[in-house]
Amino acid sequence: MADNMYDQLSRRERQIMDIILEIGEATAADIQQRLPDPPGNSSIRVMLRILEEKGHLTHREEGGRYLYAPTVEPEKVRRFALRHLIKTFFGGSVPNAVSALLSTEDLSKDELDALAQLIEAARQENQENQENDEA
Amino acid sequence: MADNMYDQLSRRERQIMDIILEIGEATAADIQQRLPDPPGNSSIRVMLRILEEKGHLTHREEGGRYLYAPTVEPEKVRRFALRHLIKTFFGGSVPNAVSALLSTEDLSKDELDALAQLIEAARQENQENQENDEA
DNA sequence: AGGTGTGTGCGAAATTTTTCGCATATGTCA
DNA sequence: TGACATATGCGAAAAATTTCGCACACACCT
Repeated sequence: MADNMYDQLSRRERQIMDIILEIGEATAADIQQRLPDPPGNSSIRVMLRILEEKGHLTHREEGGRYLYAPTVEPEKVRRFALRHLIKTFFGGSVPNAVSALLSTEDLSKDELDALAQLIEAARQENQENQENDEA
Repeated sequence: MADNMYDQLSRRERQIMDIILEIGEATAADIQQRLPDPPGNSSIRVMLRILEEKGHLTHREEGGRYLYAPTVEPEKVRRFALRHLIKTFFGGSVPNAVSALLSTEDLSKDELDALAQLIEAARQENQENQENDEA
């Protein structure tokens, strides 16, 4: 099990964090709109306050309403999420995961090109490290 | 929000499903061992029974103990999980996700080679589809 | 300024989740 | 077979999550 903060979140909290992570910043109303089986607006605000108390969100005020944003660096959350996913669903194998990715999502030519480049770059770097290790 | 079944699970349920998904089949004891802040064994069995009632798990008996396994095709769960992750954390961009993957995980040369091949294969296929579309 | 719509916070209630103890069954081994 | 360790299911309690209604503040528009 990862020590991912997501592990500590309740169902609703997680759903809400997902939404905020996805759109970056959100009001209670935004969230209500996107939540499955949305509860009353009041309930959502409570959740938001709780998440803020727990340290996962901050808010700023704008025109009298609260805009909530994640406090954790998205970077970090992403890494955790990726690692957890790969571990849990793909036996820890990155190639397996990528393989599933490729067969599930319909990628455009441009996207495929981008991927090819990424891999190429990683190979370069890999090689350099190799050499350093030997030295 | 995805209509991923994971959305419906409570915190503990999710943790337990994660473990079972990861190791394929598990007894209450197995799970207890891997759960963070593990509760009593009895509690876990209740959870397992609940998850079974909800249709997410099945069990078979072996030597008097229950081995639980997921009912959903791992295939399907994986796809959902991947899609959800990419949507939530990477703005829906596969290349972004792969990029994070490459910079996070330390991949071996073999793995990189495997990835390169995967991409190449996908490009081939992409091209063929392209031609079909034009025809 | 007055009225309206949309916020917010608080406190309490309803529901769900999570946990456990206990009685009982089953497999193991001397 | 008898003792023991380990399972299971049930029922109920404890803890948490989740929801809501209400009173009040603020921006906006006429």
